[in-house]
Amino acid sequence: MAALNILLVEDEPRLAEFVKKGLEENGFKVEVAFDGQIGKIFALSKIYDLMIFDVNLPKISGLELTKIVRNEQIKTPILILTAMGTTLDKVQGFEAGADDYLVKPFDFLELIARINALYRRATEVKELKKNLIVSDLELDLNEKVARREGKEISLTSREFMLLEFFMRNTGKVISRVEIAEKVWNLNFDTGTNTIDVYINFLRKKMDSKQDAKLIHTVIGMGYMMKAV
Amino acid sequence: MAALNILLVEDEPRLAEFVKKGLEENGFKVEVAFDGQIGKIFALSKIYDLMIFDVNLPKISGLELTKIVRNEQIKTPILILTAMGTTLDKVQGFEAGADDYLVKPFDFLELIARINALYRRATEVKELKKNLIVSDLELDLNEKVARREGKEISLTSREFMLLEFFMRNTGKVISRVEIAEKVWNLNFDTGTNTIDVYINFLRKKMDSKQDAKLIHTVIGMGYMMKAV
DNA sequence: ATTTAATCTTTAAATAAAATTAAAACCACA
DNA sequence: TGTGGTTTTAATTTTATTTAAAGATTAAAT
Repeated sequence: MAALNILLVEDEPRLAEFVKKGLEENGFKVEVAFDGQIGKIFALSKIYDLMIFDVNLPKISGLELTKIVRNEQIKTPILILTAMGTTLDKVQGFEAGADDYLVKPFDFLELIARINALYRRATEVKELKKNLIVSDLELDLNEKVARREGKEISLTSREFMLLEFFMRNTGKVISRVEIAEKVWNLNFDTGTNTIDVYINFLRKKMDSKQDAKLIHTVIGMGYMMKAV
Repeated sequence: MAALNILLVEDEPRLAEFVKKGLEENGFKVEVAFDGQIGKIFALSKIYDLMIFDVNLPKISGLELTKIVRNEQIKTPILILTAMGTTLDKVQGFEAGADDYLVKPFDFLELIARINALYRRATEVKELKKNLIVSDLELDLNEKVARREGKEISLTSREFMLLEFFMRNTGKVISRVEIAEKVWNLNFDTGTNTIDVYINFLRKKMDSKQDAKLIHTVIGMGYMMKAV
């Protein structure tokens, strides 16, 4: 495939040079415009495969530029670079017609990943994940269901995450604090018993009818998944 | 392999001669037309493997010519030559139906590279287009229609892309984020429920009248295509 | 063995989130 | 300027999550 042509509109010379070099090393062809005015001329006069606009640009801002380009019915993917801390840009960028945005300072590999993502289309096939197995319990990461003795058990998303956490840590005692952090993304104690309730939900679904329990209570410490 | 037949429509005699010679040295057979009118006659009367049109041509422009050719259902790859600095106000080469473009002045080796890439792509595409089948649902990638129990279902392009993505990932739960990325090419949340609405469109067309549903909701996680 | 306090489990109701749907608004194209 | 395609809005329905409170169990002390 021919190299992708990229237009980069960025006024900060060091950043522009850094991005240009990096992209060229990855097989892209890059043209740089140093302000919005020149960026506009380039964007409207040549066909690119991708355009990258900084938000803060002399003369014409990246958002305005995006609008101008879209107004001309040019549908080339546009990636917006925003400075750290401006949360509103994301929505504005989308409304202006951007396809993706990146917050400065950004990791160069992430830029590459996003560029590739913009070109990845629906025809791609996802890879199959390998299922987790503990004794006669299987967690199907593709279909998002559990099976015990081959019998299907449907789980809510929270139950699924909790069970996945247990199965990935079989044989280890897991504290409520760890569960709160990893499954609920909470770094403080809510003072409620949500976790206990969910342990109970899981037990009802995958342990209560079985002789060999897999989730074990370790009083004062937490819980542990283990095949007897 | 027989030499590829190329139609070159270019009014500038020196450039035309230069390209013709160069291509012939690389094993291609080249016919030249010096204006859009003659180019049109050639393009519609003979089968080529590739066509190269300059944008600025007497009588009929390269973009118009592209549209004419595509209108006749001729799918031969078309490469557009544009001069540096010309503003392509509203019409974009790709929208007219071109497959690639090159900005003048161009490197001859790049022309060769693009020709090879285009031809490879064109032939690959023909081989790749095997229909997708899930249970009694068939997606015809050539005719761009779906069939359920042999009965034809017409789809809009967005519906088609969405269904294709599902069928290529049968048996896997697909999140809304993945759908947004792969089908809409959006890497951030728009805050709307467009995807849900499109799922509904698809279901109405290919699932609602059937007993055996193929698109399943996995609450809190996404959707999955699966034959019960 | 019994008591006690701490810890864990269960239940049901309240709250919140997610999914569905119809209809309206929007947009590009002919 | 109408038409079909696309996107957004908003009301409804369904489902999930959280909470609080009561009930049960456990480990240690007597």
